[in-house]
Amino acid sequence: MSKGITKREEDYSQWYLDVVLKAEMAEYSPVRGCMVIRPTGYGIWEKMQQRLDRMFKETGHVNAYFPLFIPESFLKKEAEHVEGFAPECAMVTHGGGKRLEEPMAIRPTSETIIWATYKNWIKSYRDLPLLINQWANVCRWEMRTRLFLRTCEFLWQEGHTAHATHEEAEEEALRMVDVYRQFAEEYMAMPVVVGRKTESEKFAGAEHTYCIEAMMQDGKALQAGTSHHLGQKFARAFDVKFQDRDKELKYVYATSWGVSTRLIGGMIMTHSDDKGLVIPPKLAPTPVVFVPIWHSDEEMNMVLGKAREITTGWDPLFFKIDDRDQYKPGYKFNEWELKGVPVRIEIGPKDVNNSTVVVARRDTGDKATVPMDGLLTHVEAALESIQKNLYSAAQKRLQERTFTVDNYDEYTERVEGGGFFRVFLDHANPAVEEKLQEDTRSTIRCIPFNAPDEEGPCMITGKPCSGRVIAAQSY
RNA sequence: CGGGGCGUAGCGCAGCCCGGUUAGCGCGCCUGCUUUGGGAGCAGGAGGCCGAGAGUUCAAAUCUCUCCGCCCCGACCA
Repeated sequence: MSKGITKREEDYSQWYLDVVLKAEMAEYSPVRGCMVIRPTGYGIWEKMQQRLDRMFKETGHVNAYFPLFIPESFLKKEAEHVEGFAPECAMVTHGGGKRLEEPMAIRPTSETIIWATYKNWIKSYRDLPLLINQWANVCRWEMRTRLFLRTCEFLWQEGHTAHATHEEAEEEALRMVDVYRQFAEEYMAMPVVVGRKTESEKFAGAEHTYCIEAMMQDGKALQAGTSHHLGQKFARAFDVKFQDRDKELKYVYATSWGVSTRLIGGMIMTHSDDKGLVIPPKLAPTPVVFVPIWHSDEEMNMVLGKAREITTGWDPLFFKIDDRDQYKPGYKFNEWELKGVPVRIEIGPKDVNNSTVVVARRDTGDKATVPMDGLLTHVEAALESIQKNLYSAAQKRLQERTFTVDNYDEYTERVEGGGFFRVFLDHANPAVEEKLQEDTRSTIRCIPFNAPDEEGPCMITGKPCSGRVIAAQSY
């Protein structure tokens, strides 16, 4: 079995750490709360970026880049925003050996600097909509950190759009949360619940926040992406007006939306197992690895030669031939399983003689002997099957661990064991959420879309509510 | 910021209570030979300011004080 990986059932969070570290995804840096993302982890982020970037561009967005430093006065312009972010800002007070006249924050998010800029870009209704995305790092001074899930610095993308009307902004916010849903499902093989955040959980400065919530293997929720309708709050704070067709000067409507390297943590906790990482094929930097087997130099030349011959014409980024001489095949099998490569192809002297190879898939561990002829087609089919299989396993778990509960005592007892709970809670009342958190360390994850019309009494106050919310413990 | 733990070789640890040869062990690393279809074997070798500073002592990894860092559990968060 895998050396040194804690079993999931023994200690889920230690298992997670073991996988991240042993699969060489990331490691702790000398800097408190910050991580080093290693090539294996960064390669997955690059795949995510490539796909998301394409989806953003297909929906009309373009990329730009704004400064890392944000003058303190900018942050203070929007009241709710500053209240939400001030406590977690890192501030730069010195530069060039001198105390700065005005301290600058290292961006916790870029709304303020972007809206200070948009003010100059937007004059007329013809300038709208303005659809911009930025790939960047941000910094939030977290008390407690966990690799990928919560670190002081992390990588993300943040979309910032400006629209002429409330309706258009609303459409945009909804469009982008749906882009996230689609990305999560199709590429990460991670089913999600789409919904709206409650007042207390929404973004600091948003009118409302939409989100996708995923369920990890231990039943805890992970907020995997958010999309905010910012209304006119930032337009008013930064005085961004446009002249409309009717000659009137109007404030623009805004959205922002983001996903981060936290998704990598979500991917790990959705698919990986006690042998290590499992990467969905569509996110695998290298989907296929060949492990050649030989006894003599002669055989080595023959086997390696054959492997190279078979893969002639294949995309070089699609596969790797592990020709290292210092490790035995068994070692390599385990290593590539630990690192989550979706398909492993074993090729030895026997195979070369029979014109076959052995194809092993990471999700089920199944091995099959297949002819070299038509191998690429076989492998592509296997990858597709793995992608589907990972998704349906995750979806099955989500369904099986989503419970409908009406009684608070029952909820309190069961929520500890993980899972999503469909419950009636008066989410308009902040005291309800406070009590919920105090009693159970769980929160309302979202007010889901696509919920059946149901009416019932709030589990805590008894007040009639329409529609159930999803409550759960979360990361 | 409260509670707990840990800093000794690249990694994981022992040694510390009870001070005293040359600071050990496993993994990894280097060299050589034999191996190679599920984590190889043998032989040889390199690698340490014992987290930092101050003290006690003839003598400190070990005792005392101070500091620093990190991890884990709670309050805040993508």
